[in-house]
Amino acid sequence: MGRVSDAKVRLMDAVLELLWTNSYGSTTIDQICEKARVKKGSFYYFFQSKAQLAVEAFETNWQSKQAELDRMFSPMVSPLDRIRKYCEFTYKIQQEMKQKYGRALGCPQFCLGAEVSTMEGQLQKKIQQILDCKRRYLESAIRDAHAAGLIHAPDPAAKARMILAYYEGLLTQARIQNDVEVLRDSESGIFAMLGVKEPETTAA
Amino acid sequence: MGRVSDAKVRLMDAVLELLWTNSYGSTTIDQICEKARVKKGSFYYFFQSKAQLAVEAFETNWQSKQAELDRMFSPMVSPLDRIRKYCEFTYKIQQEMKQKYGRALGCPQFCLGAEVSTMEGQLQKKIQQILDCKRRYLESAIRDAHAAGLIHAPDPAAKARMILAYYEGLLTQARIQNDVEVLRDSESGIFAMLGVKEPETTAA
DNA sequence: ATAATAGTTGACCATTTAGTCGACTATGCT
DNA sequence: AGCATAGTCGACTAAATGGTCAACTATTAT
Repeated sequence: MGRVSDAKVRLMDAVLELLWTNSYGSTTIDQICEKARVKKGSFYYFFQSKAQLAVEAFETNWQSKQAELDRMFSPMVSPLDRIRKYCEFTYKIQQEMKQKYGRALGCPQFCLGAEVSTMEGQLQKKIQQILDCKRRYLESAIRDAHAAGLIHAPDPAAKARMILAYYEGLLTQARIQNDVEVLRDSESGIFAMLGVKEPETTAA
Repeated sequence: MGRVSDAKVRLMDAVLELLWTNSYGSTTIDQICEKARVKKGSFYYFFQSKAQLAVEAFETNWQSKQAELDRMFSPMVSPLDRIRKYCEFTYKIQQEMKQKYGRALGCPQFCLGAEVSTMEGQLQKKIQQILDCKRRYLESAIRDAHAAGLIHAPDPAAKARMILAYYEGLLTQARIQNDVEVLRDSESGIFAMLGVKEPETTAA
């Protein structure tokens, strides 16, 4: 019973957008409220702080993202195709964001993680957790690729860490240079790191 | 004539430390002044804003850093040894910072670059510039290694970009996970990316 | 219908923050 | 010595920011 509202999800949407297009430190509660068209009183009705809102927003966002990733990294898909699809997917998103905001934005978790990592709190934990999930998707694909004899990767966990470092680094470069095209070579870069034999001319 | 002072360098030292151990957004002018033991009036005597201080601080810091890098990347040193030395050097610094601050801090330029990149200003430009310099050190070493037949890298610029993405990604992972040991494999990772033949058991 | 409840609002307060200014002080130069 | 000048200081303002609250409103279950 009582009143119903979508103010909570509006706040979560707003904070995600602001954090991605700007930064944690430069995003104020007033800004979030304005973008969400919610008064500050309502903000504090739902959340205790900016940090807590960010945690819940990233958690909820990750839930839906995870569903997409589960599809993309399905064991029904050839291991290397999973990675290929993921690269294409990310590239497309970055292009869309560039289109929408005029800026390459990189990875929200990685950028935010770097920014808030020395603050020590729930937010940092949540971000570490999400990044670790991402690594596990990669790791599983690499393990399967190894098992299928497509690549030689006796330590899939290490390879996954290495590739994630490269990939997140590349995304961050794209953000810093405001240039999505940096990501053009991500697939071939990853495949080179995996030791995939042919560069595959993708069906001339 | 007139009074002399090292307040300006104290301010630059202070801001570098604060930006590295915290973030741009969470660092206030009051904080900088307190750490530098300088009153705000004096701050504005030397600098117009936090951003301008940061630009000058990074510029000055880069000058001295460049001298070190010139030695490390001297053409007198074997190309692959340059990279090896650089990895060791970075690892050592990260360890010292962890010792000193209790935190792995990663690369100040890369972290700050990711944070301020959407603000569009002098600071972002300066950081892009410094990161580009770093890439050129790598590129030159890779080109020399290729010429010496140590590796196969017909496009040293592309390889350098790729390796820098990986290396900065790794440093940022170290910061996010607060774990310097992430960098343990940086050398072997880079050498693998360069296609160096033997992993070299470094003198059993 | 109405009572209980979930959500909204705007006015308000305290603190932090950026930024200014004029008076002051120490130092090098002649 | 004493003047010009580089640098210091503290007190100040205005604005931004985080956070609170009591009164209000819409919905829903009975």
